[in-house]
Amino acid sequence: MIFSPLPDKPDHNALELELLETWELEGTFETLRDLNRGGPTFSFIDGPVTANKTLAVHTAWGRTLKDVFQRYKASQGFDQRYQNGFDCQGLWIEVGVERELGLNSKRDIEAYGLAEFARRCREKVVWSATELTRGSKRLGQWMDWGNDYFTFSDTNIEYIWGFLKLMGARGMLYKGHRSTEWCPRCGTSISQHELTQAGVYQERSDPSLFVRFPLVDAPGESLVVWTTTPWTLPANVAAAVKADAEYGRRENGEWVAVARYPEESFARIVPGSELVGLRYRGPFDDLAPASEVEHRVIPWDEVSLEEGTGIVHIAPGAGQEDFELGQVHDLPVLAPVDEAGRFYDSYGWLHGLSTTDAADQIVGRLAETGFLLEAGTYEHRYPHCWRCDTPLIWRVTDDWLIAVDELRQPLLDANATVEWTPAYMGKRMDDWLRNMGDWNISRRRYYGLPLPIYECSCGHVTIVGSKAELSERAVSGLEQLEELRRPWVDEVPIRCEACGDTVHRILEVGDVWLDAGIVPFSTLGWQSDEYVVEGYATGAAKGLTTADLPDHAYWERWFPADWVSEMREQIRLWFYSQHFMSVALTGRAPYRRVLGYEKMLDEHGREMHGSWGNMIDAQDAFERMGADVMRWQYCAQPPNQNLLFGFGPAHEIKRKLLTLWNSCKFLVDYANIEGWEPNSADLDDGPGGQLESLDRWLVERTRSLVADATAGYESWLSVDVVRAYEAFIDDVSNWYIRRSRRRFWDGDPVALRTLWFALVQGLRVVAPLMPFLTDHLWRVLTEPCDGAPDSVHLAGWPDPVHADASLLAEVAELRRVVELGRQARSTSGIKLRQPLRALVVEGAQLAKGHADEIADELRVREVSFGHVDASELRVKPNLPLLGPKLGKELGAVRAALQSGDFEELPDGGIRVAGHDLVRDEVLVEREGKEGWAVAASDGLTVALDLQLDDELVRAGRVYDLIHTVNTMRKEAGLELTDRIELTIPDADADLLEHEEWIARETLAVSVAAVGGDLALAKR
RNA sequence: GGGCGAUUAGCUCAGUCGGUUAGAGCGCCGCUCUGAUAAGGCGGAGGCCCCUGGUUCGAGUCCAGGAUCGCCCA
Repeated sequence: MIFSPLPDKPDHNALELELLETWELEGTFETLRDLNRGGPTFSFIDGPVTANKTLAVHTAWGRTLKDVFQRYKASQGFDQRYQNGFDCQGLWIEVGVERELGLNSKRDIEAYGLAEFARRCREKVVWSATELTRGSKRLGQWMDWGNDYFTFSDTNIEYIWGFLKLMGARGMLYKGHRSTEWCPRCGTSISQHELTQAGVYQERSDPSLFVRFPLVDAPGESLVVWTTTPWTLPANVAAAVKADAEYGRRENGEWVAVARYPEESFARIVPGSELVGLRYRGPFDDLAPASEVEHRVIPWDEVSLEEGTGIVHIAPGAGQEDFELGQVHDLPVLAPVDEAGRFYDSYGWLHGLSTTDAADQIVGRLAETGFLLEAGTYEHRYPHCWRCDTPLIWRVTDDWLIAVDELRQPLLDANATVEWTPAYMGKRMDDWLRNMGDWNISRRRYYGLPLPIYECSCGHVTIVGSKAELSERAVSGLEQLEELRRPWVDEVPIRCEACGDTVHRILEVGDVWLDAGIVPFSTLGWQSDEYVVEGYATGAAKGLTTADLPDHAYWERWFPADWVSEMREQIRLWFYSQHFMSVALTGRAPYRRVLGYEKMLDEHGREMHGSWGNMIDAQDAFERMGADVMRWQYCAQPPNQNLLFGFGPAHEIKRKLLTLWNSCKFLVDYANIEGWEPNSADLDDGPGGQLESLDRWLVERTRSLVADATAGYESWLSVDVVRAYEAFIDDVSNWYIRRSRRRFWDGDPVALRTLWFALVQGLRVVAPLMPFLTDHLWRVLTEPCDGAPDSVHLAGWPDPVHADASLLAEVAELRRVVELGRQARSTSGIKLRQPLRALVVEGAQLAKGHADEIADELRVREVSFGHVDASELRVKPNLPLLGPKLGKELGAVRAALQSGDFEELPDGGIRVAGHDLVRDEVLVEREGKEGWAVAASDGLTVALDLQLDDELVRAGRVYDLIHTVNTMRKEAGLELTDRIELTIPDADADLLEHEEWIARETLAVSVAAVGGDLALAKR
């Protein structure tokens, strides 16, 4: 045995697990990195994955793409960083832990104890990091595991502190008093970024109320407003109208916009501007806060005439636009609810009620007091907390923000330098950059980046830029500072640099996207004076990683990233935050190229949901489809469309991969029979020996695969590589092998050598996509070679050799002839085992050298190229030539050709509608010949002579006999190499004329017609 | 309301520089091969290439307008 035999089909899960051990044992990845060290750099930065879960099939998609392109670049000798990152702070983690601990409010967490809570959160991160690492390794992702960056390290936090200090120094960091989306359960504001995440906007049914506001100076008249948030009514201070819209008073005194009720008649109609300034009674003036407010009508251009009444209830303390409008008109702000979304004590009977609980009571009360006109329900899309799904409310609070206007143009300019795939994602980024408001960076939570802001009662704000600076300014508490984290960091007050008083840190923590955005600086050692081994493993990250803090020279070498890749959602999240921070710090984009990709759905196109039972568990997928098949599915997906992932598509892929497997098995089986040995030098030089034209074709076909695949990788489109490879394997199997079977049966070393070259070269090309199967097959196919690399992943990228296009074109035409020939045969009703006398081909110049192959494929004795002399002639114009030449006259020529109104010239040209067209300018097809089967397409015609004679009929019977015997061999369970003694019926004695042929095809040592039935005996 | 995509066979999708009879895979029906065999090959049914205009000798492809769906923003 030269090669280890392959089983009938691959067991993906088993061979993958085995290879993982082999790679570990042989140190394959380390060897690869050593090989590339010092080579040209390809800088990749991994976007941190939130460490609160196990590996999901969604995450595996992104990880696959990252791995694919890193492996591709590695095969070309690029030196790379393989640092994986974990996102370790923020609401995702905090809220998960809060639930697991059975806590359900901020008060609960404080009662539980912040220090203990922080430790539980860290435990969660450690657990998840372990799980994600395990899953990613199983997926085949090659990263520098154990050397990961964790965003909760003190080092990462310090880099953000430095950034914030700089923002402060540039006057871009400020405390804003504004209305923001607020999650009453989490007790914190939610930023504009967070609102863009999937699932935030959900369909929801809310009360729909029409409420009357009685006018003070016009007894019996009232304004009618519409709202879907009853809880905001106690905070009402104004009603807005559109100044240039018409408003009408109904007979009963109710004012509404005329455009909203076109079919009604009104007692009086006035422009909105006439209503402005009118005073009205609010619906809850009996409650203390509202009683002191003078409610007035104000103008507002944005009043909608699409819904409601055209008069808008304004509560600056409970709505964003309301607040801004309030600033313009100097309206009082009534803030009705506290952090937890419960009414303050000053709201009397409402006090302590949540906004949802209050709704019913408010409706009831309005009905009693006569303010309510109509109550119903309303379906709309409403924002929810991205982490806990609670409907958001608006509160007016103090938040810390980074101003964006000054950077807006530089951000756009920097984005223009980035190459986005797909390109429209870059436009999305531009769109976002143009519209983005100031960045709200503060969250009133616990487990997150501590904002280094110290706001003194004297009014001075200090922003601490590093741990060292904190130590320097600290008044006390340094001894208990375990990590730069709540609660410990809160116990380190500093001295105010302005007044000398002791000042505490504000209690807010930072937006989690600060953590991720700083990564291109914190992990690469920006402005770091020295290279500190394991210098990144600080604070909470201590003991979890061996990551270094490099020096500034290192940063210069690796920044900006050549390439990053994440899902589309990250445009407004990680891509944005790192872009912002990078432009702020360096004026440059942090990456040169981005590959984004869309969403994953189930195989029927539905969202995957645990509760719908269509979620696919990654471990289950590894076992049932295998990592390679998952990866193939990911890579076959154009990134601009949603991926429909599932076991159905996986089954299809397995079948395609089976063709590859079978082709390799075919080679192995026949090479072993023959004792043929491969030579790894063929990979560089191409197969040597006396190549037949089919062999030369396969060599060129392989070269064109390498070219196509390279182009696919270079444009970041793994789907192009997948398509190129699938077509290649189909060609190898269904053309080369099928056409060459006999040569393999005969043990032709040239055929073996050529097929080996094609298969092994092909493995190198898709090894980045499918690292397990390719390496398994590589090892089987190169095991007998001296000097071949142990692993396909150490074999590098094939040298590009320009493929001979003319040979490829010849074979393409040959295959068209064969296809038409098969069509002709199939319409003739004569089965393929019956040989025919002749085939005439017209219109296929390129295939001329391949007459033998055509004859063999179609089982005809003679193939000739020339005129098909048929009863019907169809001539079509060669449009690319005649269009420009004839212009408008083409129409007449076409019509004449169509109706048969033309004349064939002796030289093959056509005279039609006053034009003499030469041969190349027309496509000639013929059909309908007596005794022949004719097929035509695209100017190519084949004609099959259907006449049989004795000799042909006898040959057909031999084919039948051989077929029958081989079926019997199989049924008898004989091996490919077993010899037989064959007995044929007397009636077939005349076939003994072909005894040698029959014997050869059935591996018979003797053929006899001695009476009786067809029989065979094993020798 | 604004922006970005999409719309091609029952389903999932290709479709190059504008070119002749618009393709593939899956599914369905029939045939075939039988040394890859729970595979392979051939054929068939199945199409208002979303609609309406325009440019052009010629439009699934380019342009304009519209419809529907998706995503994002307001």
